[in-house]
Amino acid sequence: MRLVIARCSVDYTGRLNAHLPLATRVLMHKADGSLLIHSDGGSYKPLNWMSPPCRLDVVEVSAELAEAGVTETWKVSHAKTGDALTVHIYEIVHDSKHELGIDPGLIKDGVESDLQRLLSEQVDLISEGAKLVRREYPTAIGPVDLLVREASGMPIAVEVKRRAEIDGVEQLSRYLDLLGRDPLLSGIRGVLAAQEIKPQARVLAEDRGIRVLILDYDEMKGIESGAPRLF
Amino acid sequence: MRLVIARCSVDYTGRLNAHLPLATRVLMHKADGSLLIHSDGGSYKPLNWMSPPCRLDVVEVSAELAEAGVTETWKVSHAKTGDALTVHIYEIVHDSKHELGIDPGLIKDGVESDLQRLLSEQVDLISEGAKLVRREYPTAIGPVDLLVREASGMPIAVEVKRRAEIDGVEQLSRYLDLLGRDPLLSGIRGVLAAQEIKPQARVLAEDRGIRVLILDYDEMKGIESGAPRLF
DNA sequence: TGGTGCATCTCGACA
DNA sequence: TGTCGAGGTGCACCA
Repeated sequence: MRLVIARCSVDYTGRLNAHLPLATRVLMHKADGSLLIHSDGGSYKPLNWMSPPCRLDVVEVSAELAEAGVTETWKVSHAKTGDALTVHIYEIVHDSKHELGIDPGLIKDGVESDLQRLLSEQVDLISEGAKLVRREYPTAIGPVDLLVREASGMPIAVEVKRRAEIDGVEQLSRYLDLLGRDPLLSGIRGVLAAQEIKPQARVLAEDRGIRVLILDYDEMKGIESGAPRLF
Repeated sequence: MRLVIARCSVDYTGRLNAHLPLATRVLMHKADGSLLIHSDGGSYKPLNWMSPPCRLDVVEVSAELAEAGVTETWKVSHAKTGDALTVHIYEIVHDSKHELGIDPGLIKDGVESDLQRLLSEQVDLISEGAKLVRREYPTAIGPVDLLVREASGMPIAVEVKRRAEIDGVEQLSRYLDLLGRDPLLSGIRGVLAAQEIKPQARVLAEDRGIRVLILDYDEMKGIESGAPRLF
């Protein structure tokens, strides 16, 4: 990992052509050859970048550019696609190298698929005595997260979200509309299950007769592990 | 812009929960308060991050964590959504601050819309004596980039791409299929216009009777400016 | 290895 | 301001 702060201009050519005028930026050159060019704002997307596999070469500065003040020119190229990034450096403000090693990587937890799996194993949370028909129940507009039947036999479509917002309600409404036309599922009702629900989404759901179920992920995980959580 | 290289562990809670085990990483703290956590590989997406608007607070290290070797704890929180990033720092390897100023930003050039506009002004490139019917000609599955009529009156649908690939051919095929049913456009033919075309796309296009037109963006821009390019 | 769909998507255009 | 669609999307999952 090499970190450089430099006054530079950048040109990209590939799927499109793009240019960054002269300014001071961060150049992050990673061990895999990739290069990220960041400014002091914006979100995580760099102003410009080259993804691996690629290679960085320091090329000779043309007389004309040297005249204009360029001290170094980097060329980062992607062998396969032919995409190329050219960085003209006018001044290096900072330059450091660091050994980072291989990262153990991100552990994601509590994503929708986890919640869905846990809830499919604990359908009693939806309705006492309910039975799972299936996960990812297919419809013409995509699969419904869970289809279950209450003890009474009434079908329920369940939409699972980490955080339920308006679009989750809309999504479930479309499923219910479609599934309700199936004679085997007539009278189907909806449950929106989520760890959190935005107030607007709750209002809309209730207005449409959709029940809201708040899930306690930690508790559900505790049940999964076969014992109540002790801490 | 503050750049820190540190051995750290990170926890994110928000739309989901995520954890990064102890390892050496780059912490990029931008002037707008945002924080990016990068490893020495992968593409431009950080392992973890917090987007602005947010604030970074250095909070007290609990006795337990201090015991475990934590020297500093950062809490980056998004006021509105409640998302939070907690960084436990065990060792700082590098720490530097830099004034970058406001970036002039990226200038994109040669994107599809530019090509489309230029070609709509130079329809002779498609067929000598052709006339533009309209740009973004609407159909049920979306607008066709250009609809023109040859000198003979025969209609032509044009799909413009910076770099034409298989899906561009498929897209144009669907338009042709649909437009051909309109009696006013019967016999319509297709032209795929692009700066570059992948060999597979060329083969598929020609197999379907779609003509391929290679565009010289610089030349087209030269014509636009009213004079041939001198350099 | 290519195809598909999701994302803590990001980002710009437009109503 | 919210919504919609594209992206040099990245990324995981799956055939």
